[in-house]
Amino acid sequence: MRIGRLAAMTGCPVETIRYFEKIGLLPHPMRGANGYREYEESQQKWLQFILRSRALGFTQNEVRRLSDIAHQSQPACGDVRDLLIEHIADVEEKQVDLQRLHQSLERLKARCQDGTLNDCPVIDELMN
Amino acid sequence: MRIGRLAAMTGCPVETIRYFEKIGLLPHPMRGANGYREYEESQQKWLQFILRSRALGFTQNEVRRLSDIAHQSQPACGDVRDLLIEHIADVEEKQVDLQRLHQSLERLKARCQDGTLNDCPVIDELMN
DNA sequence: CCTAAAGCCTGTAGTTACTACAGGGTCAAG
DNA sequence: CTTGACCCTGTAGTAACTACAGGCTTTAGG
Repeated sequence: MRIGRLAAMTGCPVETIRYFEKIGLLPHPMRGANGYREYEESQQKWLQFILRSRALGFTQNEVRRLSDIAHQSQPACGDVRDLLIEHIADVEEKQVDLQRLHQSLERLKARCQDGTLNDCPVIDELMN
Repeated sequence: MRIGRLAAMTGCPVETIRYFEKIGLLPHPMRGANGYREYEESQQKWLQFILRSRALGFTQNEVRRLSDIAHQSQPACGDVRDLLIEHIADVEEKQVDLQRLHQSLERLKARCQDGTLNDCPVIDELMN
């Protein structure tokens, strides 16, 4: 399978696939006589693993760690679990941050009333 | 006031102040005979405006728009309000995304049990 | 059989929002 | 008078890609 077909099957842009290879997330595939990359099914699974991990918000580094674990002969489930728990904590932290942000923004909006004030209280609050 | 003092007073790193100037967020300050930047109080307020906007999660582009509005002779409060409402919608969208993410991760973690399984269900789910 | 489009290659530059040097000049204190 | 703190410009690095430029190869239609 050539790169375009892999891209179509996974929904991942061609350039991103080459990029994953370049940074070592995806193993180098075989090359045909013309120099084209030739992928097998195992590499499609590998790519899917990366894409799904990414969809779950794991950073490249975390994906790399996950991937390393996943492709060992004896995957260490405990390590995966640790990574997962760590990541959940990160997500929860971001949720709290966004919550706070949302409150601040709503408070600011309330001061605006209907937006017809002459002296803008938002600008005023940001500036002073 | 020189840049180091401005940095200390606002808590913004020197390099970031220069960066804001470079990208046109902050106006060019006067220069002393030695070529050093010399800031006035109005520019400190301007910087503070940027920093506070940024703390509220506005992107550089949004900060620029806000800043443009704020430094008009007759700030248009309605425009600010529009930007604010738009930004609140963005934040809310991110909150929903994070919520979904959190659920997926928790579901995945639950499948892990105590992390002592031989065949890791997380890897399994990501791969197949 | 030929040509044009689509696909593939490498390598580099752009994105966001900064941070971190490298390599230099200036200034204040001991 | 020298040492250290401060300032300058300009470039490169970060994450995680995306988008060319410039040049091959393959494939489908006429």
